[in-house]
Amino acid sequence: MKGEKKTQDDRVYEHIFDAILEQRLAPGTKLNEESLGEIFGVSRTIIRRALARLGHEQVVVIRPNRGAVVASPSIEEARQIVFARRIVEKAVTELVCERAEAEQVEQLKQMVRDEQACFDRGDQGAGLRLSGEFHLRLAEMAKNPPLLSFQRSLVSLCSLIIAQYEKSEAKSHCSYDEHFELIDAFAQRDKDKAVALMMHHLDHIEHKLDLGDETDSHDLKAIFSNVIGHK
Amino acid sequence: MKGEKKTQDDRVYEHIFDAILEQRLAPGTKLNEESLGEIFGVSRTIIRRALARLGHEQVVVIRPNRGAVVASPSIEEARQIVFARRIVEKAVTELVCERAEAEQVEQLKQMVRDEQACFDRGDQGAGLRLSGEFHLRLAEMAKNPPLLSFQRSLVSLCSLIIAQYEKSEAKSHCSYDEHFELIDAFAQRDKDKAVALMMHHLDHIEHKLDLGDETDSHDLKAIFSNVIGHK
DNA sequence: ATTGATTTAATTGTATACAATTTTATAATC
DNA sequence: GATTATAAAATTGTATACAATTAAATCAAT
Repeated sequence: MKGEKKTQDDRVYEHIFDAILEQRLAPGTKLNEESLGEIFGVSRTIIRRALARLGHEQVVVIRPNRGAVVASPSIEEARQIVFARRIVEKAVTELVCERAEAEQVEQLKQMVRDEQACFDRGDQGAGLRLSGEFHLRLAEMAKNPPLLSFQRSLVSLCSLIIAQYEKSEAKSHCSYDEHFELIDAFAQRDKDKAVALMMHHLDHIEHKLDLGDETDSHDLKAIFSNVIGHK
Repeated sequence: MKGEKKTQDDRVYEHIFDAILEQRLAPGTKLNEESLGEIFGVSRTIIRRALARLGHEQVVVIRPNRGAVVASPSIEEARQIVFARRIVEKAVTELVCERAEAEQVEQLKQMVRDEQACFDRGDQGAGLRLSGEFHLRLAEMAKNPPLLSFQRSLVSLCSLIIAQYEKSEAKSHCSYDEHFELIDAFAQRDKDKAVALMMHHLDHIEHKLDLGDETDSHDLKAIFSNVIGHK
């Protein structure tokens, strides 16, 4: 849309960001600077900038002297991220109700139709990405750049959380029907209804997750708490 | 507190961040990479990383091929920033009410006493910084890293907004008394009272600003709207 | 076979060199 | 004198070289 020329590190950033939204990049994956440089045909300088940006969005964890890895939020962190997202989505939903124009509503509908088409044809990756982009588009429509920037971080982090904690039996379920309901509420400018729908939407996402117990997958004591004595 | 060793770009970042909180760096100031490199005794590589981080927090605007400048939010942007901050501060306030321990409350009181001492001795810069750090400390106490990261961005942006739009007659007024009241509400774990106080606190900050009209200082037509004919 | 120490390789951190671009200064034209 | 064109200087963008650090591989000892 905008006539801004993308810099090279933007390009790299977007590719990695998309790969995370599409769950092609699993949590914990090591992001080697030289390998990425070869893949994208640029020097480490550019890769480093892109990784630093992802690092600031907390989607990538930068460990000094030990390189970057795709974040793998703990259960505690996952709860904090979802909590933050509730706050942002509530504000965004209210703003969208106030501001949404007919043309934009139609554009949203088209996005969700595309999302539906992806899932129908079995392209889950693209479907997941469009689902995330739907929420980012809402934040754009809220016309609040700081909120949008924060939402970018939260949406990609949620994608990682889903990749890590989605219950196997919930994997087929998709969310585009709830997106359509939301759009109707926007069109009616029904703020209360839209916020309620959005909260339910996040509830559904959260309930598909296995955030039940506190077991940290690196806490050996907790993992082997079933081993009672020394026999 | 934590035993993490700071990297060089962290050091540069913090110095610039503090200078903005203390209003020693005015909105619009050009941030020349080589000059900063000489000042901090590091190469442009390090400076660039620090500027990129500030850029992601939107405190600094990075214009491709044209370098970095300290952000100078328009009135419209200022409104969006304050709006976002209300949302975050509300959530933070509620979390602090739930979580605040006696020891932390005492620590907060000490911070505000320090803030008061700065203003009393006429060190407005340090006072402003401590005022901002008070709000950052609250976000830390909320134990939600994504919210804290967002708050960092919003607090520094608000500092720039105040630097740009504070009414000259309001400059003497300080906010530490309201900080003390907030702390009392935290100690009583009175969520409703604390949120109300925080919103009033932000109201006061906002009312000290000259965000009255929409005049964009770069919109020449608006600026010279008083010139009627061609005479 | 496991553990521990030592060496080697791989990876990240930083400075610097050079290319691309923008800004400033100078000259030319009307 | 103001405006445009050209040249010089300054600044940013990117790649690369080398240093510092971490990860791995090898070997020795138990």
